[in-house]
Amino acid sequence: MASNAMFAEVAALAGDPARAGMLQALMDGRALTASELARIAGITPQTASGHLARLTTAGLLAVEQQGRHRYHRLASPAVAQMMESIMLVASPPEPARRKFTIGPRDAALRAARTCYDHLAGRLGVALADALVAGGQVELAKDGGLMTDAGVALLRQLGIDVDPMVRRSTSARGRVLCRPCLDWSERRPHLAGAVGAALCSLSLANGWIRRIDGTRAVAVTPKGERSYRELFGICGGEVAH
Amino acid sequence: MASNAMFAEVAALAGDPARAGMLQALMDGRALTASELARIAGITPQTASGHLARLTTAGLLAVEQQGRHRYHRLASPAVAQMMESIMLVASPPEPARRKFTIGPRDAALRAARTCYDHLAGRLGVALADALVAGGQVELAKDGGLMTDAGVALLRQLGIDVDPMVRRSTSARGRVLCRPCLDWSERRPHLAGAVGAALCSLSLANGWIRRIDGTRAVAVTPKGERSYRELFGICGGEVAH
DNA sequence: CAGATATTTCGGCCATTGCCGAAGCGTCTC
DNA sequence: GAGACGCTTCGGCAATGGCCGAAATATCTG
Repeated sequence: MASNAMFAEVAALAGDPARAGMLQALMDGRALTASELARIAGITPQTASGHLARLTTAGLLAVEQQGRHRYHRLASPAVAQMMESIMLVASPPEPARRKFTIGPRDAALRAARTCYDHLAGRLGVALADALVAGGQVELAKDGGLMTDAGVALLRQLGIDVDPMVRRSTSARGRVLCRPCLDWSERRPHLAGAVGAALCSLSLANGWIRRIDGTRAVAVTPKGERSYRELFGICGGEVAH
Repeated sequence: MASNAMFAEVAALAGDPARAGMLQALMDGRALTASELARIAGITPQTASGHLARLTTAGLLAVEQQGRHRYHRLASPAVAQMMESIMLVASPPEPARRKFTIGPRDAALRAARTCYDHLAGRLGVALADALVAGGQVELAKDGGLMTDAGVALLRQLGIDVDPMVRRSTSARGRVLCRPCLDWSERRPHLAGAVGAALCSLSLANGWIRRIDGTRAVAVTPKGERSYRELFGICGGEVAH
C-alpha cells in the first residue's frame, strides 16, 4: 500500500531529533532561515541544509527565497496540527512529568506560547477558562460555541466576526470555535478562527511579545492589565 | 528540552514502515494479537514483538492479556487522532495521487473505512454531505452543529442524544459535532460523538461490515437501502 | 572586483536499528 | 504430562542514515 510508505516517510521525517527541533521552532507560524534553524537544532548548517531539503520535498515545509536568505516555514496548517497531535501523545503523563519540567526555556513554553496561530500554555488555558466562566464560550470535547455575550465581546475588541458567523438555518448568528487539547496543561484552550483572532489581537495590542527564537511569549505589564480587566485573569495564574 | 526528545521518539516510532503498518491496522479501534500484526506488517513474530514492546512502553499501544494471546490496541483516541493527522499530511496532492490509487485494498479503503470510531472514505464524506444538504448538520472548518432536524433524526434512529446535548446558557439544546478532514477525499466527514454514534449504529444494524483484517468496510445491500431511504445517498456514489 | 555571508554538494566515518535464526518461557489441549 | 501454539529474549549481521570537514555556488557589501 503506497499510502503506508508515505505515512512512514512523513513520520520518520518528524522523528529525527534535529528535524523535530526545527519543526517545533517553526510552530509559531513564522519563517526562519536555514542558519537559524541549524543553530536551534544544534547542528552545522550543511547538515541542516540536507534536512530542510528533505522536509521541503516531502511537503512539510515551504521555502521563500529573499536574496541570499531562504526562509522556511510550515507548509500548511495541517502540518501544524500534526505536530500538535504528536506533542499531545508525546507529553508524558502527569506524575512522570515533574522531573522533566526544569529548564527555563521549557518553563517559558509552559507559561505561554503560540500554537501556530493561537495561544497555548497556561495563558491559553486561562483565557479559555475565563471565557467559559464568563459565559462567553462553551467548550465541549467535540467543539465550541460562542454565546451572544461572546460575540458581543469579540465585536467590542474590534474583531471582525462576520466571516465566522453561521448564517444558515437554525444556527443563525452562531460562531463556532475549536477546542484544542493543550499538550502541557492537558486541558483545552481556544483554537480555530476565534483563537487565531484573539492571538493576533494580543500581539497587535502589545499584550504579549515573542521571546527570542522560540514560540514562547511573555505577557507584558500592559497585557496583564488588559487580560485582568477584560477577562478577569489574575497575573499570578499565568506567571506561576 | 526534554519534550523535544519525547516528541522525536514518538514520531520515530510511527516512522518505521513495519510499525506504521501495525498502527494503521489498529486504526479501526479493535485489538489484534502480535501474530496478526506481524503478518500484516510482513515481518516475523519475534521482530514484531520487539516493535510492539517499544510502542507499548512509549504509551502508543495498550495490551490486554487473554490466555496465551496478547491483544494490542491504540492506547487512546489521541493516538488515533495523531495517526489521522499524519495521514492527512502524508496523502499526496490530487494530481500526484492517481498513480498510487491502484491496489484493490487501497480502493476499498478509499471507498469506506472506519477512522477509529467513526466513518471515513467516500461513504463518510457522502454521509456528511447528505446531512449538510438535508439541513440536519452544519459543518464549518472550526466545528459542526446539529440542527433541530438533525437532533430529531438522531432520536428517530434510536441514538441517545442526551449525553451530547449542551444544556447551559445560550446554546441550550444544541448538539456539537466535529468535522474531520478525510485524508483520501480531502473533504470533511463527521467525527466526534455524533460520528461515533452513526458508525456504531451502522455496524449494529448490519448496514456495513468490516472487511478481513483491515479497517475498510463494505456497504451491505441492506445498508445501501437504508442509506438511500434515510439520507438520500445513492449507492453508486460510494461504490464508485 | 574583492571579501564576507548564506547555502548547498560531496565524501567518508560511525552509530543506530531493523531484521532474522535459535532458543526459552508461559498457556492451552489432548 | 507431552506436545502444540503464542510470544518473548538473545546474538549477530547488514543497511540505513545522521553527522561533519572540505569545497563549490550564489548573493550582498564596500
